[in-house]
Parts: sequence; structure tokens; C-alpha cells
Amino acid sequence: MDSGARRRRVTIVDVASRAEVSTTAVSKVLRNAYGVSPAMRERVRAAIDELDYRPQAAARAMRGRTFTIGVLLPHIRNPFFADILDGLQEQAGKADYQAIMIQGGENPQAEERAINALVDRQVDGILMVVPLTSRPRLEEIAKDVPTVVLGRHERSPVFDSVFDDDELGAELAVEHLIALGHRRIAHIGQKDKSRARPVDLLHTIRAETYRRVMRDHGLDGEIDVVATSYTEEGGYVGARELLGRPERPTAIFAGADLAALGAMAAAHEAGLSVPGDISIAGYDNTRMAALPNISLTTVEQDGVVMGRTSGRLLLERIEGRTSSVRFSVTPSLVVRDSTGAPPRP
Amino acid sequence: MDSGARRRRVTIVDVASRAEVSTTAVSKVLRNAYGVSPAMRERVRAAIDELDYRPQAAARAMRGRTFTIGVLLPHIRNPFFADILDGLQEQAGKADYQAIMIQGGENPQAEERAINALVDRQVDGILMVVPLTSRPRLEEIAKDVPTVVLGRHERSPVFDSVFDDDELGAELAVEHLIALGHRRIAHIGQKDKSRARPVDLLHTIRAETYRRVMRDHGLDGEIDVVATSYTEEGGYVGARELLGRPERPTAIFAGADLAALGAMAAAHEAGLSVPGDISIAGYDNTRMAALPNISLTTVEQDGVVMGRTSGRLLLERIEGRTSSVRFSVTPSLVVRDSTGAPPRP
DNA sequence: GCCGAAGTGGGGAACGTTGCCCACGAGGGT
DNA sequence: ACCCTCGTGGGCAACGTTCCCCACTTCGGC
Repeated sequence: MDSGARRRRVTIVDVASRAEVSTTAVSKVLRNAYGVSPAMRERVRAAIDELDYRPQAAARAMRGRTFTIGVLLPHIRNPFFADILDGLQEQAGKADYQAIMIQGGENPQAEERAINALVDRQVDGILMVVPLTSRPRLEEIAKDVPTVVLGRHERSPVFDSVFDDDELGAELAVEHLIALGHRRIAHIGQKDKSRARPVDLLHTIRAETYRRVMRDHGLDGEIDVVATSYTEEGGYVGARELLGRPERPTAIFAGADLAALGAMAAAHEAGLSVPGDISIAGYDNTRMAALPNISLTTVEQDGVVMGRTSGRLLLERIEGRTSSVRFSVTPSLVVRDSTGAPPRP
Repeated sequence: MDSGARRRRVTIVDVASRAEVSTTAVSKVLRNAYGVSPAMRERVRAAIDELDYRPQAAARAMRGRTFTIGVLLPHIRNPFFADILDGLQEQAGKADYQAIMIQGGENPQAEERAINALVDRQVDGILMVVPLTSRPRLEEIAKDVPTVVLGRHERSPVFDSVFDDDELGAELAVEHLIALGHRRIAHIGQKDKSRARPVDLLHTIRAETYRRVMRDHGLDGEIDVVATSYTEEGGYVGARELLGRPERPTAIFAGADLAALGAMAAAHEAGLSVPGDISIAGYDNTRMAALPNISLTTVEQDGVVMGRTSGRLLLERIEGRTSSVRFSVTPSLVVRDSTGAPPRP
């Protein structure tokens, strides 16, 4: 009957009595604080090992640190986030911090709940990956807990920003298509559901840069943007719309690989060959893009470096840095088989 | 200078003094416990709203619940996990529980750290998605905190199991290929890095079922399994090996969609058409599989239902259920364009 | 008019950890 | 011989919440 009874956890008190020292002493050893003789340290270490003691995060939280970094992700469907997380964990692990993730979701209300959950759990720092919330709200949080924002281009005195140079990336992609001889180049972007200033958002920047480059080459009249979402579904729907135009584009620059895959699907369904009838380029250089039967031309942005940097910046802020940093990674173009010269008319 | 100062958080004491009641009273309202007059409830509610108070999870944890469910994921790269998470969050949200995720990683040691992190943070329940650790260890944890294991077929008195009927799923796929006329059917599986009994693991079950069905049809001599991993990379490498055989298979059953995509890539690279020269089937029915230019025949398993059920079971256990449950979802075959009759010799 | 029950509110001790203090003894400089 | 300093160890009050109690009032039944 008592097999179901939850055992009481081992606490610092148990360790102290086992080692015949005070709880204070144990605490000092745990935090390797000043004022412990080697002999005592050894005794305490031994007791900890024998009892398999681990400190309880909640009790620590009441007095200071939790050694936890919270990561807010919009969702976990985009494989690009996995790279970011890998980079972050590498850094966090070194400093004995744990990363926990939480899903923000589609709308600002759900995201707000997720952010609050992180704050309520007293994480020592938060990495917000492409958050939807407004800048004032971000700064309000950043005043309470060290914050790094990834994927938005804001300049804030209270949080750090880590992002890809989306302007350069989009430029590389569009210039590539133009150099191949394309003129009717369309763009698939993402509909904005956030409370941020559009100019700080990566999808707006990619779309605006597309527009600018087109104009720079005198292609004002050819500009054509559909705003769906950075998903397979979004790319598929967007491309179907574009392919239904009286004069269909000869190239599509999708703002994300997932969307590019959806666009390829739509092209295939319409009986068009890629790149024979239509060229398609993406953004992110996910692993998918490298597969030979997809072989997508795309913009590489280094997610691991972004994650690693975010982790480092977060740890610095936790250690007390108050000055603010903006870090930008430089993207590069990876040309594969999904882009080529436009069809002869 | 004091702009950098972190504001003190609003606590239950602040609410109590604002509402001119005791902290006990506030606590009662928060937990809607017995013994509160409507008038007092109203006053307290008002004070909570005015001060924008939210309870601190850490302090709650010291006295009982954290209203947090921990999810252990091997990694976040497989889109199938996203479905599971969606299902779980739907249930958790209803009961005002928050789901936090943590990455277990490639090896049992890293996973152990992740599990400990969850336990140390006193989550009220843990969902372990395809964990690597041994059953005794799982049961040890389950004795301390309500646990549901997803993706392993174990029968344990202390935790619940949720899984897909992998035997049926694999059978559907292999029978389908045989019915199309294939005889040389190979399988791409996953190399085992876990401490579990192989017979409980989904990838072993899929592989063993493949073997059994082949034998049932007198195809003992054609059995050919390569064990790599359930990733694009793994599928690619596995398929390259299979295609290099003196007599190459006319069909490949990959244990996961990601691996099937890798296999398609390898086939494409070898100049083989799918399904003209070789048929390929997967497992999971991820969104990718449905894209027209991939159009992968695959086994559908309902991740959302699995996640939802896990959530429900976890909440029940938190509420005190001690009996043990095994829940199995029934898979179905989705036939698309990646499988067809074998080539005429 | 008395008694018990029901309804309402609060006091205060936990929970596990930290870190500010203080105490004690030894050693060294005057 | 005295005082200071330094090294070592522990006492104890927080931190924010819960929940077991107890106290007081009101009301209904006799």
C-alpha cells in the first residue's frame, strides 16, 4: 500500500546531518563560496554523493538564481529553431544553466501567457525567438529579467538583439535571380500578426528589400508580393495564387525554405518544371533544402551561431552587464538546382 | 541610475494590504477554496487586477504544485513532435497547466541531465517522448512524479504508456508493397542507442514486423535491413547503401518520413525514378509527405491524439489516479504516388 | 434563552535554500 | 601581555505561498 507513497526528497538538511556540519556549510560548498576548509569540503562532497543530493530549483529561486534560461519559441515546427537551440544549449551547458522551452503560438495573447509563465517561474534569462509582442512590452520584461531578442532588428537600451542581416540575404537572392535573366520575379512573404513595428521584423525586411532591389533594376512594374506564412502550406497557397496570374512569374523568391517547398509543390502540381519553367529560391538553408531531389537555392543563415551568441549575451547580462548589444550574422547565398535561366518566350 | 534597478515583484502581501484582508484570504481566493464570502472575493479580485498580480511558481512549488508539466523531447527537429505538443497543450491549457519542454539529446547521459532538471524544478508531471533511459530508471522517477511515456510499448504499474500500434502500421506498409507485386523490399531502421529493452521500442517493432510480414509471405530470403537513424541524413545514407547492392531492392519501407525523404533523395541522385524504378514508403504522415512533389505513401499516426491523451492521463495522475493505463492509437495507410508496381525485369 | 452548527476570516508554521552576521581560536606584530 | 586580523564554522532571518487550525459571529431549533 505504501509503494505509492512519494518518498521525501533529500534536502540540504539531510546532507548536513550526514556530514555532521551545518546547512550553511553545505550551502557554501554548493556555491563554492569563501570560508570552507578543504577537509570540510571533502566531507560535504562525500555526503552529497552518498545521498545523491541535488538542490531544489524552487527553493533556490526564492533566494536568487534558478540556473535556468527560458526560450520562447513561436512553435517547434520550423527546423531552423533546432539549430538555434543547439547553439544556445552549448553555451548554457558550459555555465551549468538549463534551457527550457515554451511555445508562444500564433497570436500575441497566447504568447503573452507563455512569457508570463517564464517570468513566473523566475528564469534567470529569456531568449525570445521572433516574438510577436510590442517593443514596450519587451522592454518592460527586460527590466525585470535579462532578455535577448532573436530575429528582430530593434535597437533597445534594455535588451540585446541577435539577427541575420536579412537585407543582405534578400538582396543576394533577388540579385541572383535577376542575374540569371529573370524579370517577372514574385515574392512570398508572411502576413504580420505581431505588435512590433513592421520595420523591425525579418519578414518585412525581406519583402521590402525585394521591392527595393526590383526598383533598383527598373523592375518596378514587375513587383508582386503575396503575404501568407512561412510554412509549407503558406508557400503552397501563395504560389498557387501567383501561378494563377494572367502572366505568371518566371521566378519566386520565398521568404523561407518551408514556403519554398510549398511553392515547389504548387509548381509541380501545375505541371511546371523547376527550374525549367520557373525558378524558386528560399531562405534559411534548412537540411531539407540540401536533399538532391529538392536541391533548393537558398540563403544560408547560421542558426547555431545565432543561438550560441544569444546564450553568451544572456549569460553576460545575468552576470551584470547593462550595456546593450546588437549582433548580426552575415548570410550567404547557396546556389543549387532550383534556379536557372528563365524559359525562352 | 535607478532605471536599471529591478522592481520588486508584486506579492500576495501587497494584494492583501491593498484589499485590506489577510494573505490567507487572498490565497483562498486564488485557489478558490472554501470559506470566502462573495464580497471578500470581489475585493480581492479587484486588488489582484489593479496590481496585476500573478503568483510566483517557485513559492508555490515549495508548498505543493507548480502547475507545470515537463516534456522531455529527444530533440525538436522532427515535425511529428510538434503535433504531440499541440495535443498536450490543448489539454494542459484547459486545466491551467503550462507545458515546458526540454531537450534530451542523443545519449542517455545528456537525457539524464535533462530529466533531473525537470525533477529539480518540481514539475507536477512529466511526459517522456521516446526516452532512451532504462525502464527501472523510468519507474524510479515515476514513483516521485506522475509520468507518461510516449512511444514505448512498456507495461508498467507506475507509469502510463501512450503509443502507436507500430506493429499494425508496419504491417500495413509492407503488405501494401507486397500487394503491389514487390518482393525485394528493404527496410531502413534506427540504430538503438537506448537503455530500453529492444522489444519495447517503436523502431525495433517496426523492423521486426517488417521481418515477420516478409517471412509470412515466404520472402525470408529477401529480408534486408539497414539501421541508421530516423532523419533525412539517415535515410539518405541507408538508401545509398541499399542501392549499392548487387541486386538492388525494388521497394524501401523507411521507418519514418524524414528517412523516406532522404531515401528519395538518394534514389533521385542515382538516377532512379520513384515509383517507376523504386517504390518508397514512410511512417508518420508529416505535412511534408503530403506535398504534391513529394507525395509520399506513408503510415498515418495521429500525433495530436497521442499528445492530447498523454495530457489527459497526466492530469488524471496528478489528481491521484494510481492505476496504470496503456493507450494505443491505430494507424492507417495513406497511399500516395511514391509507391507503385515494381519495374518489369 | 440556550446550544450547536454553519459561515467567515485570520494567525502562524512550515517548505529548502541563501547570505548576512557573529563567534571562536590561532597567529603575528607591537 | 595585549590587540588585530584572518580563517573557519554556524545561527538565523528572510524569500512567497499554502493550509491547518482556531476564533468570532450569526442563525435556527428546541
